[in-house]
Amino acid sequence: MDLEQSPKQPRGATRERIMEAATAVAHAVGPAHLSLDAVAERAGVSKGGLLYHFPTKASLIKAIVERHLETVANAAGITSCEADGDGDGVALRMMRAFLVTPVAKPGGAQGFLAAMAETPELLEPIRHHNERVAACLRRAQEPEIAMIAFLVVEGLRCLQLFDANPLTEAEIGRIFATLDRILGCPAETA
Amino acid sequence: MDLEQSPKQPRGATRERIMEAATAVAHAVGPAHLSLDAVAERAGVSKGGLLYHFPTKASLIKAIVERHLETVANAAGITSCEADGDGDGVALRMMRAFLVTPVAKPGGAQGFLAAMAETPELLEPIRHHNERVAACLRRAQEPEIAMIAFLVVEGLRCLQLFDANPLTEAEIGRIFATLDRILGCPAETA
DNA sequence: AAGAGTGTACCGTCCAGACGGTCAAGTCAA
DNA sequence: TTGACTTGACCGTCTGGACGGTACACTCTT
Repeated sequence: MDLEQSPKQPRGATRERIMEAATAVAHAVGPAHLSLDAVAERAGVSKGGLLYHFPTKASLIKAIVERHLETVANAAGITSCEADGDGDGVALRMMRAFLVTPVAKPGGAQGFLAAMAETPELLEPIRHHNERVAACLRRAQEPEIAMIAFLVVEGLRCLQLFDANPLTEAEIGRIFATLDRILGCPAETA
Repeated sequence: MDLEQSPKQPRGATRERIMEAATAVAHAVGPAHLSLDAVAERAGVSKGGLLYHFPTKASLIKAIVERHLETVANAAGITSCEADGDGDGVALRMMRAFLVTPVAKPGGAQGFLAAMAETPELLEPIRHHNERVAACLRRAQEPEIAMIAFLVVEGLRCLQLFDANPLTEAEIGRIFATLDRILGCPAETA
C-alpha cells in the first residue's frame, strides 16, 4: 500500500485537484449541473473529503474565482500600474497576458461561469478588479485607445468563455499587432 | 384581424411574458437556480401553463436565445452584409446596434447565461452567428480594424452580461466615436 | 518505550428539500 | 361542442451538506 514515496500528497495538492476537477466538470456538463458528487469523483476523493476542504459549494467556487483573478491581475500587473499610473502599459500587458495565460485556452475559465451561474454575488471581486483596471486606463495618454485594447481583450476572453470564438490565432495575432502599433504611437490625434 | 382586443391577452403575449420572467429570474437568483416554478410565478401563470408553452426547460431557454440572436443579427444587418460583403459596415452597425438594443441594458441578456449554464449545446447558434459575422469582417477593407470594433462590442456586451462594466456611458460614447473615426478613414496603413 | 491524547485528512451513508416534468380536470371564446 | 389555453396536485430523481466514522502522524506524559 505504499503510495509512491510520500504517504500523503504534497500539501494543498488535493485542494488543487478538486478545483481543477470542478472546472473540468463545469465545462463538461454545464455550470448549472456542477454537482459536488461529480467533482469529488473526478478529483478522486470522496464527497466527505471534498467537503472537508470546501465546506460548501459556494466556498469551492469562490476559491476558483479568486485564484483565477489573481492570475489575471498578476499577469497584467495592475498593482504596478496603480503605483506609477501607466495606463497604456496595462493595456499592453493585458494583451500579452491574454496570449500567455491558461485563461485563454478554451474551458480554462469555466469556473467563472459556474460562479456566475451559481451565485452572482461572487462576481463582486470581478467588478472590483475591473474598476481598478478602468482607473488605470483613464490615466493613459489616450484613454479611448487604451480602453479599446482592454475591451478587445475582454471580448476575446468572453468569446473563448463561450467556446464561440470565430477568429483564428493568426487573426488574433494581427489584431494585437495592430493595437500594439496604435498604442505604441499615440500619433495623429485631432 | 385585430388581435389586440381579444379578451385574452394578445396572441403570444403569455409566451413573451414567460420569457421575460425567465430572464428576470435568472438575473435575480443566478442562472443556475433558474427554476420553472419561479418563472411561472413571476410570469403570473401556473407551472402547467408554463409547460404548455414550453414543454421543457431547454425549449424555453432555446427560445430566449433565438429571439435574442435574431434581435442582434437584425440590428447589425448581418444578412445584408453577406449579400454585399460590406465588412466595415457590419462593424459600424454592430456598434450602433449596441447603443440601441435592449441587449445593452444590464441583465438584458441573462437568458444567454442561463442557456450556457444549462446546456452548453444551446450556444451552438451563437457560434454559428459569430462565424457569419467573422466571415463578413474578413471582407472588410482593413479586417483587423473591423475585428477590433467587433471585439470591442463583444467585450462590452460581456461586461454588461456580468454586470461588471466599469466604463461610463460617456466613455463608451467616446470609444465608439474613436472607432467610428478609425473605421471611417481606413487611412494611414503601412 | 508504551500508552494516552490531539489534530489533520479523508471516507461514505443518509436525508430533507428542490426541481423538472406528467396528467386529469377544468375554463371559456368561437 | 370543440379546442386552445390554464390549473394545481403529484411523482421520481437529484443534490447539498450534515454527520459519524477511520487512519495516520504528531506530541506529551509516565
